[in-house]
Amino acid sequence: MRYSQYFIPTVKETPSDAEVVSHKLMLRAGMIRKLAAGIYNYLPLGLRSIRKVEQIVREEMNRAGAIELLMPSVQPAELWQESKRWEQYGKELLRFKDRKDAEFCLGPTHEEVITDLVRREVKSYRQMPLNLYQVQSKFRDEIRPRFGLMRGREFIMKDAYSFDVSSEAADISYDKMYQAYRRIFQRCGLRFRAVEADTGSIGGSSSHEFMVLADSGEDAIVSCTACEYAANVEKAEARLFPPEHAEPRELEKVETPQKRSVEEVTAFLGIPASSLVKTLLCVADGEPVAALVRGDHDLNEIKLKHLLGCEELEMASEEVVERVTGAPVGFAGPVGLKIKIVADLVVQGMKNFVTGGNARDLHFKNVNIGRDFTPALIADIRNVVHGDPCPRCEAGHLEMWRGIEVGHVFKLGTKYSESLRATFLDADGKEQVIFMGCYGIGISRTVAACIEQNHDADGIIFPIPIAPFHCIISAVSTKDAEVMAACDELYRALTAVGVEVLFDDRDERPGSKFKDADLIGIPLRIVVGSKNLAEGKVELKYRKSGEVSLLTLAEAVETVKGLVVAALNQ
RNA sequence: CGGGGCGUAGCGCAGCCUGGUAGCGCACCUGCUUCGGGAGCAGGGGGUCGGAGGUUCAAAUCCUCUCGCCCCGACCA
Repeated sequence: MRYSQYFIPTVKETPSDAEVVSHKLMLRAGMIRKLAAGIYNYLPLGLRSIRKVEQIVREEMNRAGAIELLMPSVQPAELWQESKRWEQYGKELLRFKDRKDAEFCLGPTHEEVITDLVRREVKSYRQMPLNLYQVQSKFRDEIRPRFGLMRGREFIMKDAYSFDVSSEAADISYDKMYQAYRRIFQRCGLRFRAVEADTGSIGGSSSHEFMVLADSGEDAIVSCTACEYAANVEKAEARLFPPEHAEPRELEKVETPQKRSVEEVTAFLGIPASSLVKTLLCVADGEPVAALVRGDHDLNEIKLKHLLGCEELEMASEEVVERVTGAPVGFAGPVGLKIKIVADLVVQGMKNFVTGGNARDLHFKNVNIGRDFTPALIADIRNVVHGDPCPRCEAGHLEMWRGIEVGHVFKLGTKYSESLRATFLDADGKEQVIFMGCYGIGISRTVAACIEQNHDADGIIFPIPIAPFHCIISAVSTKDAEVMAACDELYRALTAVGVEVLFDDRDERPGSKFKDADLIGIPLRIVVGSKNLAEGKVELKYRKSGEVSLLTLAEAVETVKGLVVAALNQ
């Protein structure tokens, strides 16, 4: 492709409404343009990267036995009413009516449609296992779209759905997808982790998220230094700490004027945060609950929600706190509380700790479980922290990472097949409910995540497998006929061996070309200038390392070909 | 939805407080020079100042309403 004939509108200045690196760089590199909040045009360069990811996804899905189809983005309300999600999904589901006043929505996901299709067509155990997938635009009317393609309202997603005759068979389908996903992100050239995850509103029994590692990631994840354990912090299990051995001392009241936060109280009393127990008041389905965690730990609301089995869990308002504790916010404690108390596992092992005193400017010292209060439940309700012992092995501890969720696999069980009555006849002629799994990959988000992970001050640094072009040829002077002839030759030779080449034949100054090449992140660059060409040489520069080598034309072609082939076959 | 901010040329911004000829940089067009890390000089085109209403002799500027966008929060396969 000749740059002068192509469409890559790069910009020098960063548009003011971009916050994160991938958004800024995709705008600057001319990959995307915003059409409306959270809705983007994919320009040629951006589309090429998206197509690369799609292609890898298709190949691996097909290899794993999944079959591609395409479902509509507009879906009738009836299906969503049948699965009860018309009510549950909330405003994120964009709804509208057609001319006959019939209700529709833009599909944020396709469980309903696929289940409807399958329940009509799959009647026998002989038709399974079946795994159907599509690559489609999804629409979710996010409360606050942000970060460009990272969290748009419209985005491209690959979603797959597996149908099996039993839970065991569904596990096999799940495992195939899990392995396919590992290969997909490996082939994309991304550093990632597959982590155990909470299933959220999709439901189902278990799930893994695929996280691209990047400091700017919205999710916190942990992995073990010794074994394979890795999990989203939302889900990561904490192991029991060895209990403290200390004689309980006498309960003591202590004045703590104006000292509300953990920092203030511990500084005032001269104790570490780990000697204090925070009492967090929540409201679970309308009922107030006190959650106790060590002063330097954070409550994990998802764990608490699962433990209590409630639908809604929120932090209590000031009024509720005052009503329940009789004190302003900042002085809540378990001693004398009349509501349900849930203590974290770590708190169970603590002795002689500090808590709020349920009165203004008052705390207790030497509080002990059992003597001073009795929790209704003791369970793991905190977020794990860096350095925690691994819950699965003896040797390791947990490391923290930031990650961007690009893929998610779920075992759905029979949640949708039951509500939509997707059944089949087994070998004995008995009616059974189909076991399902669903598997998503945010295609457009993967490109953005890739950029979050791979960039520098000059721009994007694409890994070869998802770069819009593998190689860029920069002609230093377009007026020099020999230079242009050498470029043409390189272009032909590289294209002939399957390398995707962008030939920068623009009549621009070299500096501008180099800046653009760096910005759009083409991994390999061949610079053809008259000085080196007089020696029969061209320059090959690696975008990632900045390394430069002088090569003959033939050597350059061989080297680039070798690098590209190696990267695509990894 | 709560809090904050911004809408002025394609992009980035100044002008607004204190009303009186709409500006700067980049980009774009023409010419000359230049040509290995976003060139220089000269000339040029382009703006209903987000929209509506009001105050005023006069509104980008003051007031009211409205729309859009961004940030923080709650929310989130």
